[in-house]
Amino acid sequence: MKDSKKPTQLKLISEYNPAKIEPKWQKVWEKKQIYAAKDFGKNTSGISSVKHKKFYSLIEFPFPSGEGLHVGHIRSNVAMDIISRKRRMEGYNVLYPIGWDSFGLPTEQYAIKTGIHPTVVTRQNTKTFERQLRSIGFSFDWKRKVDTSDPLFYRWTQWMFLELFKHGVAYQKETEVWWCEALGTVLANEEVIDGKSERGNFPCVRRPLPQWMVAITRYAERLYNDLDLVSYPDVIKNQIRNWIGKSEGAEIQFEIAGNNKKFVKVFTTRPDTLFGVTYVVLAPENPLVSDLKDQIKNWKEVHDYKEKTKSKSELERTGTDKTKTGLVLEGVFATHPITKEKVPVWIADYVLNSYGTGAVMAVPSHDERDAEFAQKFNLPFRVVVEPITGEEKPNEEFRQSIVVIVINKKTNKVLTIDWGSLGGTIFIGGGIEKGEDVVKCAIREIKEETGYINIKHILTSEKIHHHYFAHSKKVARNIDATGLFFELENEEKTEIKLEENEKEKFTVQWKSYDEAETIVKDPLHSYLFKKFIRNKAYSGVGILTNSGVFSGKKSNSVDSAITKLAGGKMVTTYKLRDWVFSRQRYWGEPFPIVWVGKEAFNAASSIKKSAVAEAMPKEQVKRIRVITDKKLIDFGKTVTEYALPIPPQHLPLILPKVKSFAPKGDGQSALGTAASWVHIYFNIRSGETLGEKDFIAKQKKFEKTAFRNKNKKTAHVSFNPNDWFNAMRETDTMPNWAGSSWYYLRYVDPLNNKTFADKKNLNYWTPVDWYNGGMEHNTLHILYSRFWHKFLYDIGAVPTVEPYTKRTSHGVILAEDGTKMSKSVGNVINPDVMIKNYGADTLRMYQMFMGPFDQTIAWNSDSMSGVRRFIEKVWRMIDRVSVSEKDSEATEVIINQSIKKVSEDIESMGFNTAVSQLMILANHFEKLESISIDAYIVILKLLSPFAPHVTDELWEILKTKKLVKKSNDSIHETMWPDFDPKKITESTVTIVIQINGKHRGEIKMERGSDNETLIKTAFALPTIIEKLQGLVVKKTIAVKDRLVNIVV
RNA sequence: GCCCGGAUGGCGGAACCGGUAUACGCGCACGACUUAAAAUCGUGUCUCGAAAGGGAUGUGGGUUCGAUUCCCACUCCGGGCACCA
Repeated sequence: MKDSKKPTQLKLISEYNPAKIEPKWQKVWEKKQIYAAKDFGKNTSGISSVKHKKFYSLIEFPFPSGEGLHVGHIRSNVAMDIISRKRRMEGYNVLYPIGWDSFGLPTEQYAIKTGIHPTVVTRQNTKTFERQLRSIGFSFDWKRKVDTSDPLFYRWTQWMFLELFKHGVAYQKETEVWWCEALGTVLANEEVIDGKSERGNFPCVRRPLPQWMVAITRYAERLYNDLDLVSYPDVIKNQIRNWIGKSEGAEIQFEIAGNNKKFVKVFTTRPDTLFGVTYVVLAPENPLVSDLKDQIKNWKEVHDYKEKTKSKSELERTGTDKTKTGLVLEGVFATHPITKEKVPVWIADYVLNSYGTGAVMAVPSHDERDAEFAQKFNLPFRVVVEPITGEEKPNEEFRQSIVVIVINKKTNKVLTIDWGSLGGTIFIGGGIEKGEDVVKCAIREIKEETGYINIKHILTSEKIHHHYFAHSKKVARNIDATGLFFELENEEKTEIKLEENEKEKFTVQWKSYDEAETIVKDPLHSYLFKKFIRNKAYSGVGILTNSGVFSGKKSNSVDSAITKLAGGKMVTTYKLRDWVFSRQRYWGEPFPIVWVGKEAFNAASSIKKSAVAEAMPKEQVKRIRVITDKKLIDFGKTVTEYALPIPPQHLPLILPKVKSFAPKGDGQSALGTAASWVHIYFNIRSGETLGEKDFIAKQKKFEKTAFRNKNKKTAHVSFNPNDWFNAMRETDTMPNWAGSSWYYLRYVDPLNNKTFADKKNLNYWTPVDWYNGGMEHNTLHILYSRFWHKFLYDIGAVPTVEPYTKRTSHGVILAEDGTKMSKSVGNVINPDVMIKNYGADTLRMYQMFMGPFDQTIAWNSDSMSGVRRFIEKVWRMIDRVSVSEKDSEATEVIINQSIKKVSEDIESMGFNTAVSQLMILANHFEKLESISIDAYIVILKLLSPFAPHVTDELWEILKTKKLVKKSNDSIHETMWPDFDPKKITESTVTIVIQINGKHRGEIKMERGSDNETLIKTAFALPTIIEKLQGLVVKKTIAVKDRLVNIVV
């Protein structure tokens, strides 16, 4: 480097130069294959039958974008690399693989723009990615690299789809799907946010299209319940549960009056409120609405509303306006299944057709939404649940009482009484006297407590069962309270006559509604305020009333009984919808499916045993398609087509070459433009496909041969014209989620060409022990993948119920300005630059040190220098390593503490504190004149997962200096250090002396000294004696090995 | 609206099960080395105060000998879901 005139020092090592040592070690590791995972399941020849303990650590495989890696992408990789390296040092056989999730829109859009084939783009991008990832020194087993767009990989994705198809899990459905004009494709619900595409933020509309669907909802229950089997953080489990949206309730039918064949089937989570139903509401799309067309007197309006809903659904998510709209179906009534009362039937777009049964029973008194709707349309309320407020206490005294809310309409204020310490601010309340009715009682109480006499009674509430403690009387009470709502007519008052002891205990105040709402804390009073003033429905539990035989029962105890009486059944419903599995894109896995006419389908179905028959589902899969090819005479007509499988022996079905990768524009992908690929001949027995030319050639050849062989007995025909039919290939491709749903299975046996992975390998390696990835993938990707895995489990293809034993997530790294890194803003931190300036080891460590792993955090290049300094400190330290040095107690303690802390922190992903502990250890060593070889080895080993290059270099130096014996091993092949639990604490401890909890002195004591000794020593301390002068010691608390607190 | 999570120096953050708040790093200041600078090393660095001592972990209350930690209410920030019956 620089010329130095300094006298030559006796330097044992040169300057730290990561640019030199990092590539060197990367090459050594690759050559020696020290990170190669060993398939003991399959290849037992190597190390006999030793059942090696395995560890499968997984990161989400990257999408190789054209922009290359940015530092945020590798946070997860570094973390799992550290864990993987530690596991290896603990003796595990570790599988830490990498691959490319290479199908997807950005590559395709780049291809559309440039005309370069996505395969070529992908090859270029993966090359960059691989170079970048290698330069960071990850301990990936590169030999197991997978690539979802490689036919050798997607062959198995197609195979799995065939299984989904065969088992009836994949089906066709004409669905209103999100159509994105700008992208020319259908998007999954999850890919559309507020009516805009997740990728690109383009507007999307609803449009009906026949689609491949995957019945993930069949697995909803298991996806929900099996979360108990895995170790994901509660945050993630919560999110997943939330997404699946399980709710238990009842399905109850309301017969259409005068039409005993038609029913409104509703789903409710509150069957206990059945007697409170005053109307029912259907989703506008509910088929029953059209069914009842003849009966509906205002059909035109109803039809208009239906249409409006359809167009509204395009905007509904963007609109913040959620005021309820709806329309009564005139002439239609539904019969209450128990009371036989006839209730009106409405349609409203707040009822979703896709959830539950697409219809609700409305209980305005006990449901917020129903209340809002009923208020707007003036529909009746019927109270069937009497609320319970407060908490039940033992030995309650029963009373009947009232609560009165009086408002002044002129001032918009409400009358309150402040009882001060006796019970805070409440409304007017009191006990009912013998023979008194509630209204009279209320009038009396108002007069007694406030003097007002001209008041008008407006409303009376249901009974409320309230539990409270009467502080004035020192008794627990259980009261049946009735709420009364009054308006003040004028301010005229009489004199308040109070008993002596009641005077000046309270003050009467008029408060604004908002003020009253916050200061009235009593649950009974607050409930009545919400009811009378805010018109809130009571949706809690309580005592049933007006509910026939169920009256008087606790509302949450009768769900099944009431459902049974109504002839309904208890059901579980989920928010989760089936997975839209079609994409109208080029750059995805082609479906191994052809579409044929009825004749071909029937012919195929009639064959019992054949390749095609074996891959066929029990239920036929068909679609109705509009002919969109203008060249065809039947343009615009609809045809019914049937799906036939291309059996597994013909896989992979390779993506054909096309001229342009842009979607065809009519809803078909670019594949639709490859006419000779799309329109083919299909053998309904073998599943062979032939293009027109080939087919004709084959036909001719057959005719010739048949003619020649006409007179021979051996006329064996390999070509049966009856088996060949015109067919059209599926032009949709699979979504990006398909490959990523199962890629982790391929890593265990990536080169297998007989099956997606050998059973033995699966048995040995799966499930994944630890999977770390982005928060954004915790719902969708994890859900899809778990579903896919469970399906494979059901067909006996994988040995475990769940794919991932443990899942964790890292926080996003933001740019230095605290915003998201983006190429367009130009705030992207490129790892290549960081490696050049600081070295990969520093980059890795800084990523771990910068803050809590699971937290979003902004990049700060300045802070990186601290990490670099630390590495250099450890580097230079080797000069002071000595074989003769013996560790002091303090050094021993800090070493053992560090082993413990670093080991535990890696496990809990507390990487920032692990690094900080390494720094503490290095700072300690820095103060020593010489460092024992054992101590130095410990810091190198602890550091090695974080900074693998520099530690291997230093390890090699130790070897050349003959300070360590084994000469062939990399430090990464050595054993992880253990700590001695006896040596993690020093023999003396500092005891803090406090007076009234304030730090007033310290004493050094033998560890484990008993409390008595501690106190004695503390009181003997001169400063303490001085401070305690003239004070009386009330109490002394001693905590072993920690403190003495003297209370005065 | 509902469900999670969070708030600590100038900055990123640490603190076990309630027991010395501010570890570690950045930055800053001063010093050593140097003709000088960089690098490196050392010292200091919550705040008021000369000191004794007081005050600080978003705000207000509570429990406790003792609270960043537990409880209640509130404010703000982040994430997820969102007319889910």
